[in-house]
Amino acid sequence: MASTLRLPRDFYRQDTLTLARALIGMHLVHRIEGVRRIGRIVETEAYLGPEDRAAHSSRGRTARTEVMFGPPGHAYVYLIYGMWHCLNVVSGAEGQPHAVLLRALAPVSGLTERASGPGLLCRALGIDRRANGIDLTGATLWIERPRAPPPVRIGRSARIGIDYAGEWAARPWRFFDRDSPEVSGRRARSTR
DNA sequence: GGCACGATTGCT
DNA sequence: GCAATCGTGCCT
Repeated sequence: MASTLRLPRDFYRQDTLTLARALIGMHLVHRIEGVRRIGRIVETEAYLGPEDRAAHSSRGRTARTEVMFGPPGHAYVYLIYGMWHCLNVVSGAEGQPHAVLLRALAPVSGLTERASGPGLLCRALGIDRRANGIDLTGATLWIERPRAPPPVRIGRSARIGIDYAGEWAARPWRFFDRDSPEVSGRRARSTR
């Protein structure tokens, strides 16, 4: 039953901005030793490398970004500031290094810590670099559509923490649930 | 081999 | 405003 809800590979082949928006409201699930930790995705950001200067893949293929260049529907996890992990969903066709950063979750079940912000999200779900490259259509880490998804009011804004990216920094490629208190930052929840 | 810095967070 | 903390990418 639950498996029928799991997002299939084709879902991740969608246009990346469409995907980033569509992921709002979906459930992220991490199974650790048989126990599921589940959160509702309330904030995402799209990274459209290699053109997008804010994307890690804008500097070309490297050991770290290798996963981004692979097929969609895999996890790209990296360490930031020496202490936090960030989880991305690889999107775009193979060879097109796009990804969607998952920035915040509202608790659904099995969570004992806040998951508001990309670093906290990974800590709350128990995700670290060992999850890099995991196939999201597998049985360890995946995203599923809730059985009765409530309507969602989607907001958009510029992405956070990428002021160095020049003109790309202004692109409204951050998506969030306007009614969720779990959305990270004190940033204005611009409508649209 | 060395070094500057980051898709963050929380405390001062 | 800034420290914490370390892998990565780029330079010497």
